[in-house]
This record gives sequence, C-alpha cells and structure tokens, in this order.
Amino acid sequence: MRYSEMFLPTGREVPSDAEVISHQLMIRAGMIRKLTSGLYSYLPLGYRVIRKLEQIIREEMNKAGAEEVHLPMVQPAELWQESGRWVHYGKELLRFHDRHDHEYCLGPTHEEVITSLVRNDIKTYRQLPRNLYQIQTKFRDEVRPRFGVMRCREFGMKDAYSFDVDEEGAEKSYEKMFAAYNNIFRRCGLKFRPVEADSGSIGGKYSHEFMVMAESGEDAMVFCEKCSYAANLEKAEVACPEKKRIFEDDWLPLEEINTPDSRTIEEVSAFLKVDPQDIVKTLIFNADGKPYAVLIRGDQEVNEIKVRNYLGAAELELATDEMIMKTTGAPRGFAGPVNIKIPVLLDYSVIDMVNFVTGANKEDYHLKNVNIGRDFNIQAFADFRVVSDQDKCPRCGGDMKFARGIEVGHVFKLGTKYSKAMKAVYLDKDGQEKIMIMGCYGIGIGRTVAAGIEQNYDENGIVWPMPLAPYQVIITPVNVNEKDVMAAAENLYLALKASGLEVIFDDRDERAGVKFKDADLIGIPLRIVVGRKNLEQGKVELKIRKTGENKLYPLQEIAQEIKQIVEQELNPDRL
RNA sequence: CGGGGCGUAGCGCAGCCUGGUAGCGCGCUUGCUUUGGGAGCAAGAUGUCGAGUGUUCAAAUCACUCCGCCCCGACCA
Repeated sequence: MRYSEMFLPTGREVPSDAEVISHQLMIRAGMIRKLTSGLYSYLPLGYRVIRKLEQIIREEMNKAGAEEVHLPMVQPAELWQESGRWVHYGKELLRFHDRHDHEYCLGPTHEEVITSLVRNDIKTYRQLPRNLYQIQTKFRDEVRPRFGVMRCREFGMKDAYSFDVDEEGAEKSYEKMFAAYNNIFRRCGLKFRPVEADSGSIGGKYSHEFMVMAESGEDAMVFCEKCSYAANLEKAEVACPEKKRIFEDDWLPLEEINTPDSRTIEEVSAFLKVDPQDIVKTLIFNADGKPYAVLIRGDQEVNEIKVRNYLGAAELELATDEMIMKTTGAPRGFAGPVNIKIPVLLDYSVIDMVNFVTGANKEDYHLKNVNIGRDFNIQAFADFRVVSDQDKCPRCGGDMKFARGIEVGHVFKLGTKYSKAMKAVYLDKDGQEKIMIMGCYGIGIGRTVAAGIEQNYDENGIVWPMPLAPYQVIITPVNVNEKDVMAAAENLYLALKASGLEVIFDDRDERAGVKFKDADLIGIPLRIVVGRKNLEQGKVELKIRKTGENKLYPLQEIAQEIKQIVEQELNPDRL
C-alpha cells in the first residue's frame, strides 16, 4: 500500500495516560485510539495485526479439529439464571433492559450460550466429541481498565468449548487444545510459558494459563529450574515440610505480656525484640459469612485463593474490624488461636514452631511461649501461603525462579459445571442419559498483540516478529523528487506486491529522517532504502529492523532475497 | 467503592497561589530554501480554558456542585 494513501497517524509525543510501553507504542504507531475508559478503536495498522493473529489462531484451531461458530454478544438473563451466574458473576456483567423490559447482558464469556446451543442439537454419543470456537467481542465491566488494550472493557477473544462423553475424552480434548495453544504462541514468535493456574469462579479443577514473559506483566509466576513445574503465583504449591520431632520438654510456660499499640508483625517484633519468624500471625477471614482463623509464620503471606479453595467458599475476604471484635473480643492486631471460638487453620510454615508469640485476643496483649496442642487445637493443617523465593519446587525439590508474565491464554477443564446446571445431556450406547463433560479455552486477542510488543521493541519503536507484522516490507525512496529513484522504488513495490508480499511504499514527500523514524516506530521487519548513490551502482539497501543489520543488494536480486527472508521467518520450525 | 492527581488548541504542557482582554513547544496551512535518521526561514489558522452555579466592576484563576480521565488500593473466567 502507498503510505500517502494510508490512514496512519503516527506521533512523536508519548501520550500522558499511557504507562506501559505497548500502550505508548500502539498509540504512537497509529494502531489504536481510545474512545473512552476501557474502549479502544483499532486503526488500519492495528487491525491488520489483529487479523494476522486471528488467522494464525484459526489455522491452528481448525487443525486441532475445532469448528468456528459465531454466537450473539447480547445474551438473555434467563440463560445466566440457569447457570447461576446471573447472581454470582457480579458487577463485571453489564446488564440492561430492552424495550419490552426484558433483561439482558453483554457477554463477558459464552459458556451459557454454547451450552444452550449444544444441548438442543446434540442428543447422542454419536455426535460427540465436539469442539466449537469463535472469535468475538466480549464485554466485561472492569473495575479499573488500564494498560491500554491489555486490560480493557471491550475486547476481542477467541473462545472455544469442548464437549465430551467422559473424562477420558475431555482429557484428550484438553490436551489437543493445550498443544494447539503452544503452536499458536510459538508461531507468533513469542516467548511464553504454560503455567498451572487457579480456575477461579469459572470453575473446574484443572487449568493452565499461557503467559507471555514480560516484566510489565500483571501476573507473577514461579517455575522450577530443574523440572517442568511452572505455576501462577496464586496457585503455586508449597511442599508439605517434614515435621521434625518436637520435644514437649522444650515447652516453656505460657506468658501474657503487655504490648501497647503493637498490632503489626513489625511492631510486635520490634517491641518484644523477637524475629518475625518466631511470631505467628493470626488472620481472621470471612468465608461466606463464617469466620475462620488462619495461622501463618510472621514473615510469610497468606494466599487467600488457597484458603478459599480449601474451604470451598464462594467468597472469602479478610474479616471486618467488627467481625474481628466479635470473634476474638479484641480489636484488629491482637488475634490469636488460644481460646478462640472459631475453626483454626494452620499453615505448613507453623508446624515446627515452638514457644512462639501470638495475639492474646485482648487489646494491647500478646502471648509468649504458645505451643500447638497444649494451648490450642487446630482444625486443619495445609498449604495456605504464598510461595516465597526460599521455597523449593513442590515436584522435584529444585530451585524455583520468579518471573512476571501477561496472561494471554487460559485452558480449563470445566467438568459438568455448566452441562449439569443447564442439562446438556446425551444418550450413551446403553440408552442411558449422561451429562456432557466440558472444557473451555480462551485467548485474549488484543492482549496477545500488546504482549507481543512488550516483548519486541527498542528505543525506536516496535520490532514486529514477522508473523504478526502488519506489513512485511517497507520501501523507502530517499527523495521523491528524483525521478530515477522514484521509478526504481515504484517498480520494486509493484514487483514485491505481485509476488504476494505485504508491502508499504513510502511515497510521501518527507525527509528521509522522518520516513526512517516512522518505519522504525511501526516496526516493519524489513526496509528497503532506495537512494540515488546506491541506485547508480544498480543497488538498493536492505535494513533488518530487529538487528539493525544493513546490506546492499543488486536491484535484480532484492525481491528474491526478501521473499526468502519472509518465508523463513514465517516458518515456526526455525524456532 | 476508598485515597491521590489531572482537565487550557490535534498532541505535550505553562498560566491559577496573588482575579484584569489566553500562551509555549510539537503538529497543521501557505511560500521559499533544504533533502540518508523526526530540517531552516517567513507568514498564517486553531480554544465554549470539562460543565453548571455562585462571589466580583471583572473569573482559566476564588467557592460550591456535577461530569470525565489517570494513578494507588480493593476487585478480577
């Protein structure tokens, strides 16, 4: 395409409201514009990248045996009431009424719609398994949209849903999708890693997130340096420690001490001159309205997701001051397990501790020399804490590393959560009615593009990997007023285009510097510079965006060279 | 929803404290020069100063209300 005919508004200034690099560059490169909070328009250049990604996804999904459908974005309340999510999904679900006063929502995801579709038309095991996907706009009324298209309210997503006759089939469907996702992100040229993840409120026992590695990522993960274990930080397990023998002879008499105004671990630690490791933190949680005490070593953090999952609670949050006062008889900061009337959950980190410090359930008092068994009893002993960098791999005991990433894909085993609630059943060979086993698989489209930028940029702008690049080549005539230069550039443009390459011809009457800057900013992988001096030698210059490498080629050979590079870089096997 | 910040030309910002006829840089338009890494000179155009109400002879500036946006937190298939 001729640059002069493109709607490609590039900018020099960094927009003041963009903090992450992908957001800044997408705006500067003329890919996106914000309409209002959490809503973005894609301009031609940005939309080309989106379509590139979608095409890769389509190819791999089709290859994996999935079929593309297109479901409505507006969904009736009844469907969500059936699944129970009309109540549970919360404020992220944008609800509204039509003229007949019927209730609807904008689809944040499509389990309900797909399950409704499938249950009506799939009746027998002969029609299973089935995997249906779509690429569709979702709407989630995010509390706080940020980072440009990375976390916005309206966004494109590829979502797939599998239906199987049994667990074994569902497992196979899951594995297929897992493999397809690996192919997709590898083909995009991204550095990524699948990690074990919590399945959250969508349900299901088993899930993996696909993380694109990036320092700016919103998610933290850990991975083992020895084996293949990798997990989202909120899921990452802590191995159960071996319990050393505790000699009851070591137990010292329980002591109550006055600790005025010492509420936090730091304050208590400083006041009593004991290490945080010798203090036990007692946190009161509200799990669906019931209070629980969670005990953890003073220097560790509680992982609320683990607590919630352990208790099977729908909602879990730290108790309010009021609830703490009611359950412990003391204000926040003085809770402890001794004589408490609620269930006590003990984290692994406390198991070896003796003669530790806890709150006394009495304002301005703590207890010293507290011991498990003698001074209080526990209801549960499990892993409730956030992994720390001291921890070893729960699988092999190897050293663990922390990293940050952007969640671009998530594969879930849903089981029968939706098929049961919404009666998606089939008849098996014996004429028995059975519930379908489901899986669901999502990829955030815009987010993946943004993640691609987070991983591929330099001080001059975006550095697209070939498979995502909006155009593969840009031809830059140095001076449009020189007839020979323009004629050569134009011919080259027509030749490259005819050979099937995606090419921009920068025919603008701009100074060379401006064109170079724009070409770099929008990240076109290959640039051919046509200038008078080289042309007189029958040569043009090829510049590789990624490496900055600069080489002269005879005019006759450049097309072939370009073709070769593009084909090579589109081939995933090179990776 | 809690805390903080911002709203002035397409973009980035100054002016506000201490009220007195709206400014800078980039971009844009026109002309001349220039032409291999965001050119130079000259001449221009562009604003309901987020909205409303109030105080005042006079409000971008002070007060109140509302709206929008951003950041931190809470929240999040």
